Amino acid sequence: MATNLSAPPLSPYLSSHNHHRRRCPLHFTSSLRLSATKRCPIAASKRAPPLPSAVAGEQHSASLAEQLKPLSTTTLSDQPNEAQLLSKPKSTWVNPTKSRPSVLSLQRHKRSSSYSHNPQIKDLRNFAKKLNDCEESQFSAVIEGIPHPPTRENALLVLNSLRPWQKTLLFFGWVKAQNAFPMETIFYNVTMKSLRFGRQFQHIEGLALEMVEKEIPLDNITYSTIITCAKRCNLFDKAVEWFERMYKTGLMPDEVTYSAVLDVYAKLGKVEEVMSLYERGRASGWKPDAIAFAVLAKMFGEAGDYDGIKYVLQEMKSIGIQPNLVVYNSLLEALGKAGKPGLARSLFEEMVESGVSPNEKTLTALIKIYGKARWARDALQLWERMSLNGWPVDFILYNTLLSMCADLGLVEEAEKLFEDMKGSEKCKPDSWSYTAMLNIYGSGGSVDKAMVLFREMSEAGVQLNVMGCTCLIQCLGRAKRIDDLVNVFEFAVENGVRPDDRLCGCLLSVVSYCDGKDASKVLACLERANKALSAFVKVLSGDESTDFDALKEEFKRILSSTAVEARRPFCNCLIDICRNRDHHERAHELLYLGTLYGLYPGLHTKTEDEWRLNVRSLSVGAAHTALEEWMGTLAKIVQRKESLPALFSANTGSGNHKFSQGLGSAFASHVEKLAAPFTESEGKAGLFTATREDLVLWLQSRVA
DNA sequence: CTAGGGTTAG
Repeated sequence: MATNLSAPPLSPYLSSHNHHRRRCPLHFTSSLRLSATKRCPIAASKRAPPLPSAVAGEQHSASLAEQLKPLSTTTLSDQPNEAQLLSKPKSTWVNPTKSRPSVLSLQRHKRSSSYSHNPQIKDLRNFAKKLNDCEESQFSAVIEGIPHPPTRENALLVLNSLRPWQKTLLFFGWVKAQNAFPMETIFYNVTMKSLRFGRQFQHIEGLALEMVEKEIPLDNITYSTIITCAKRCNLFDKAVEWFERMYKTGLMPDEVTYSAVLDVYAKLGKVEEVMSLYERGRASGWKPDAIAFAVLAKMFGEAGDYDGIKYVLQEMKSIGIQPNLVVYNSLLEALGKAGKPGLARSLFEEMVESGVSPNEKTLTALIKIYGKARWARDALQLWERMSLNGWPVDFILYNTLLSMCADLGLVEEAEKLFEDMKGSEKCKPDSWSYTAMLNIYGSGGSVDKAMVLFREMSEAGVQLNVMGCTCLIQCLGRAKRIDDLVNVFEFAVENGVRPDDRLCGCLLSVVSYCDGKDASKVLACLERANKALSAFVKVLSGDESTDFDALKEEFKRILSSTAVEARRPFCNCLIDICRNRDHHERAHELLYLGTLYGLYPGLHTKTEDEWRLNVRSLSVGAAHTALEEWMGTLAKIVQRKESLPALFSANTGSGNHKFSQGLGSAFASHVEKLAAPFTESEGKAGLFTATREDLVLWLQSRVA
C-alpha cells in the first residue's frame, strides 16, 4: 500500500513532470496565448485539423483517458507538435505578451445590484419562506400568492432562497411554465445547487441534459456542480463522465472545476491521472490554489506517498502559495499516513510560527500521529500546550486523546479525561469514548474495570460497538472468563453489533488457548459470526486426517472472503490451534499456505553474511513453527554440504506496545527447550543470533 | 449563503 520509502527521491510521475517542463518550453508560451480564448488545449487536439503526417495520429484521436496518461508514456516529443496540439480552428490569437491568463483565473460573480437595492426583496423572501414551509400538496396554491411578478431578478431571488430540493424543482418548473423570459444558465445553476444539497444527482443530470437539448450553454459552474454532486453521491464514474463531456465541448476548466475534478480522480485513487491533469493544467497556465494543494496532499496521504507530499510542498513554494489552515491540516494528516511523525511535528511548528493557529482538526491529526508513533512525551506536551494556549477542542479531539492514551498505555491520564468528559455538558462520553476506555482496560488486563464500563454503558444508553465488543472479549478471554465472554457476545449481537473479521479473529485467538468445554463455548460464538471459519477450526482440531488439497482449497476460500488486515491474524491463530492440539504437521501446512498466499512477506531475508528469520508479525505458535521449519531446511542444506552464511538470526521484535505480550520470551523458552544455540543479543531485545559453527553442530547432533 | 471546489476518530 505505502510506497517504498527507500525508493529514489522522486516518484516516476514527478520526474516526468520535470521532464515535461524541460522539454516543452513552447508549451508555456503557446498556452499563454491560448489562455484568453476560453478553450481547453486538451480538447483542442481533438478538434484540430489534420496534423502534418509525422505528428498526426494518436494525439488527434486520443480520448480523454488517453490524454490523461502520464506524459512520460505519451509522446509529446517535438515542439512543432506541441504548437499544433495547442492550436485549433476557432482560436482567437491575442497579444502573446499579455502577462497572465485571464480565463483561468477565477471570477466570482458579484451579487447583482438588484439584490441589495430591490425594495421587493423582503416580500420575496417571505414568500420563499412560505414555499419552504408549506406542504408539497399546497405548493401550487401558495405559489399563486407571489407578491411581485416573476421577473428574471425576482425569480432568481426566490430560487436562491428555497431550501428543500423538491420545492426548488417545483418552483423552477413553474417559472419555466410562465414563459416570462428565456431561461439562462444561471437558473439551472442555482437550481442544481439546491438539488446537490439534497444529493439528487438524477435530477441534476436531467436538468443538464435539458440544457443540452435546449442549447442553453453549460459553464464551469454547471459542470463543477454536476461533478461535485456526483462525487457526493459516490457516483464517481458519473463525475468523470461529465468531465469528459465538458472536455469534448472544448470548455476550459477553471480553478474550481480543476480542483473538483482532481478530487474525483484522487478519491478514485487514480494518482497518475491526477498528476497528469495537474501537469496539463499547469502547462496551460492554470495557477493551482490552496484548495488544489489540499486535494493533492490528501491524495498522497491516502497513498502513503511521502515523495508526493514533498512534491506538494515544493510546488507550493515555487508557485508562491502559502499553505492555509486546511492545507496544513491535510499535509499533517498525510505525513502521518506516510509514517513521518517527525516531519509532521516540524511542519506543525512551522505552521504555528508562520502565524496560522491550529484548529481541532490540526490537533486531532497530530495527537493521532503521536499516539501511533508512541511518542508519549510529544503527545503529552502538545496536550499541555492545547490547554495553555486555549486552542480549540471538540468532541472528536477528546476521543482522539483517549485513543492516544490507549495506544500509549496512559491509564491515569485517560481516566482523568474520561471523568472530565462525564462531568462536561457538551462532550459526554459516547461509544467512541467508551471503546477507547475498553481498549485501555482490555489491553491492560483490567477485566473488572472493563466490565464495570460495560455495565455503565448500557445504563448511560451508549451503544456497544464492534470494536468495544472485541476489546471486551479479548480481555475476558485472557482472563479465562468464558461465561462472561459468551454473555457479552450474545448481548452485543442482540444489540445490533455485527461481528466483523477482527472480532472473529479475536474469538479465534481465544479458541486457540482454550480447551474442552471453554473452547466449544467460544467456538459456538464463532459459529454465529462466521460459519465457514468455525467449521474449518473443527476440521483442524479433529483427529481425522484431512487431505492437504482439500485443506488448501477451503483455507483459500476462507482467506479470500476475509478482510486483508485480518488474514494474517486468522492464519496465526489457526496455526496456534493446531499446535495446541498437537497437530504439528497441520501447523506446518498452514504456515506453508500462509506464506504461499503472501501473509508473511519478508519472513526470510538473506544477505551474504546473514540469514534471518523475521517472526515479528507471527503468533507464538506460528513463530515456533517457522523456526522448526527453518531448522529442517537448514539441516537438509547441511546434509547436502551446501554453503551457509556466517551468522543466523531470528527477530521477534521487542514489542513497543506497553501492553504487548512477550513473543520474545516465548521464543526464548522454545529455543531453550530445543537446546538450539540461539542467544538473545545484548543491546537488541528480541534479536536471537547463532553462529554457523554452533548451528551446524547442533543440527548434526539432532540428526544423529 | 450571495450560481461552483478542500481538512477530523479503531
